[in-house]
Amino acid sequence: MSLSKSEEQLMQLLWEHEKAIMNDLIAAYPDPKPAVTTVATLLKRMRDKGFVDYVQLGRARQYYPLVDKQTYFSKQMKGMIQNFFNNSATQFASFFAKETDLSKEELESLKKLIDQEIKNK
Amino acid sequence: MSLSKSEEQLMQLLWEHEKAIMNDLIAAYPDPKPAVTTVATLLKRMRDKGFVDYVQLGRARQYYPLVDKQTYFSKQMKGMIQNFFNNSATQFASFFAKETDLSKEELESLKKLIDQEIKNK
DNA sequence: AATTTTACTCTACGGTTGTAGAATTAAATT
DNA sequence: AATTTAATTCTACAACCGTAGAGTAAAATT
Repeated sequence: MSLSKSEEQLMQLLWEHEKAIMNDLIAAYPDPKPAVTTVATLLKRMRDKGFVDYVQLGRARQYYPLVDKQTYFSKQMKGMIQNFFNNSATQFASFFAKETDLSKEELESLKKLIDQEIKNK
Repeated sequence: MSLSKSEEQLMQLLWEHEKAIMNDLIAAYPDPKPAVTTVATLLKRMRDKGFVDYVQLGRARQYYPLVDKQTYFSKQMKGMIQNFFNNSATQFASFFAKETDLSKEELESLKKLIDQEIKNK
């Protein structure tokens, strides 16, 4: 089971904060902030789905993510690559390099990075 | 407005076929194939959302995509990059190079590709 | 101690999605 | 001409989603 759009947004806040109680989360939302109950509902649903948990801290709960951003994002990517590029990461990377409007400098640094990766293999 | 998961899947078939009547689409679905009415519903909804249209061809309709794969995919990517990488394509690319398990060969060809892009700037 | 604030649960409601049967119509086949 | 097949619309229903009010309880403030 996966996260809905607004659950994903909330997950982002949790990833940024590592641990957060309701108040932190509300504070972290950009305006217009959602109602507290809305966030509470989302957290409950996310807990049901196994994406977050909490520890009771006095009156409040300190929520924390159960999956990390890397892992979650990787799965998302794999899904997209599978759907759009016939499961070929190369095909995807090619598309990415062409379509995303990276500057020359960005491309250069990306190249360096890839070199690094090649060395690590 | 955007496409749901199963609408996206159907969109893929349309992109592959360029133009397709109901029968082509059903044939293109992997098993277990959905009911014809299910596909009809999806197509109707997708038409409402402005993603496909059709021309009447005798008894049948020939459906075709109104947005191309590149464009659609680009938007998806931009969304993800924005959400997950603070809107930095470089940050994303970096992550991608590290996390996606490309082989040495794939990385090499990706590097060539980037070189090509640099030359085009 | 009384009041206010904070966090949470329960409930809810309208919208979207996945899925498909029933009914209809038109074309193709027998 | 009668029957079968294909495509579509209409209707439907359960699950999921976005959103939040009402109610409750406990902690913080006055």
